[in-house]
Amino acid sequence: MSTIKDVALKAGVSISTASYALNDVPNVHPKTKERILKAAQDLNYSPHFSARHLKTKKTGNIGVFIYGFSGPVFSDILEGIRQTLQSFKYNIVVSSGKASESFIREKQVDGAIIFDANLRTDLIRPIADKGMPMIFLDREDTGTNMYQHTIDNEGLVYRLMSEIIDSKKYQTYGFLSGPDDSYNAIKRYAGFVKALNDHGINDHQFYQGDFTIEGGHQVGQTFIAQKIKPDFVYCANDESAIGFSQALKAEGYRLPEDIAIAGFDNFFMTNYMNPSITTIGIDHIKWGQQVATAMIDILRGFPHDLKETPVGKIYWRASC
Amino acid sequence: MSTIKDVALKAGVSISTASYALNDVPNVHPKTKERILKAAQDLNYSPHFSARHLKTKKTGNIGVFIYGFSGPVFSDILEGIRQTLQSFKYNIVVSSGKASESFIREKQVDGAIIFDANLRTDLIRPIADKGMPMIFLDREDTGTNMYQHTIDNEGLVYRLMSEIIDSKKYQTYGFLSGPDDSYNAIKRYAGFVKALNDHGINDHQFYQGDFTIEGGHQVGQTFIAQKIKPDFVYCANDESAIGFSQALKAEGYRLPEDIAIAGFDNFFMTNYMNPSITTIGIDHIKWGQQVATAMIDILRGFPHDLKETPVGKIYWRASC
DNA sequence: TTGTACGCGTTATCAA
DNA sequence: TTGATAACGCGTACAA
Repeated sequence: MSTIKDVALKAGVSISTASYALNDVPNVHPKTKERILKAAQDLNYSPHFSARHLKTKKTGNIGVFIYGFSGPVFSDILEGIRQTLQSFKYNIVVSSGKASESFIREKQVDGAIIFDANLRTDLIRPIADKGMPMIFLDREDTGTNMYQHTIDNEGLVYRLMSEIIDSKKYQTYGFLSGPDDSYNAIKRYAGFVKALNDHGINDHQFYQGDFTIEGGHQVGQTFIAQKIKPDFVYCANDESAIGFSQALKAEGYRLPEDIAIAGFDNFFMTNYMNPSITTIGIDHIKWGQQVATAMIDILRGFPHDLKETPVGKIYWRASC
Repeated sequence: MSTIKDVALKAGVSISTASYALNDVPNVHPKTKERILKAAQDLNYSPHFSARHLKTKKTGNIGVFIYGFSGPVFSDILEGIRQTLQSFKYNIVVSSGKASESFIREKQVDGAIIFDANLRTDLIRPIADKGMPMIFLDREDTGTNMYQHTIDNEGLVYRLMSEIIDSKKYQTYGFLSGPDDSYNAIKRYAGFVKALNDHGINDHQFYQGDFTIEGGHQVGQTFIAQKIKPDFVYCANDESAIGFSQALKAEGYRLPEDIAIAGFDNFFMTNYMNPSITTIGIDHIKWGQQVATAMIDILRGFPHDLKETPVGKIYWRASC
């Protein structure tokens, strides 16, 4: 591959002059600059990332580290992040699993956006201390260069449950959770419990799911065998709700007459299901854009309080 | 951040000895090595990616470049790639949009897996020529260090359509396509047309979709107004099929009695729809694993013919 | 077994 | 306006 040396040679100038021209430093004679750019073009020159990084300490990359590539939520958040980063000439790097820690430790990214409970705060804190800004979407840990940008899980579920309870349509309540180390699952459960308590309901059922359709389906199947069957079950995400409802329907239960449900995410399929499923929607693309904007502000040294988070909305549908 | 220099200093050895120890070069006294590793540990040392890359010409990263983060297909392929790369100590880098070309041009990755028609072959060919292996999942371009690993779109659709036609249940046929520059859409259409021709059917309707639910929905709505309505429409992917069928059902059409359909991808929702949708399934996780394995073999200089591609399967359901 | 010295490709400092 | 040179952090040939 051609280097700046080749470009300089071909243009008949020194390496430093070539560098000036290529980086738009103003003190280069237009004629010279033109010659250099032409040479670069001819040689199909691109600066070597690592060499530049070694010198400038800047990568132009922002990493997004997630716990898995599946799910409608991540796709939209990623798309929002991508759009904003691209408009500011930053590159988006998405990774998952063990690779994520490498990227952070080896400083292949200027900043990290983290939505992966497996990426433990204590392991990456030293890197944040040394100057890499990190925005967490899934926890509230604080520290130098550590920021949070979370949605109001608790408040939104509280609002939905309060309206449900006020409607007095149901007697007993259940909660179908996600993985027990999931920030979203924990917060949504907190909102659920608080709503029940505030309305004088002291009892509820708890079901362990895993945020997947299959997991919801399994819970639905064991649900049938249990003696206490709530007539309203709040599912901590839509995929669980879909699996859960399918299992019940397969056993002849009618929704919402026998059992009513609601979910979280406004996954588009909730609108197409029968019955359509009541859910809480966040504009994930916008969330991604906000997070990316915050990261860019931080990297440029602008103040950013990260207070502006996406507003959620309840979508009342046929399932309750 | 601490460098190898700090480690050497702390351990009381020279930089090179520290480097030997950290890279498991055998000629270091065990006692010395121990001291060095301890120092590295204490200082929370990690080698600087770019410095190492500059020297070794290896990044340990493999890039996957896709045209968007949405869709069930990509998530599974990515997960498969991730699993395999991780087990071979490679890092997965996923990117999209303009950033993708940067990663390739600046050589931030050792190899590229490409599923993005926007990433034009002629722009990246020079980098392949210079030694970066590229595996295309969405085209058949050839050249130095360029490989293909595609699924049998054409053959699978041909098989499905042949069985449909042989069943003699339908009189007229339509094809709901994806974006017209999509490799998958083109190949699937070719299989569709060939099956019709081989069975003496010379006429069919063509509808332009975009592989999204919304796109399928729109086609469904305009479909209603047209005078020629095929009684079987093959949809080039499941998301189109879902949108299309929802639009028809909303207008009172019965599936499959009035209009029968089938799709491609075995997107899990096809099984939950009413009616459930006949489709063609590829094991996308396995596909990802095979692609990643091929890439690793290529990078290690092992022969790999990339002939082993995932086998597809037809899932006959209620929609036709 | 350990240390010295060099170069990877780039940018930045300084002098011309 | 341009050029020589040092430095970024690392790995390694070679010398000791």
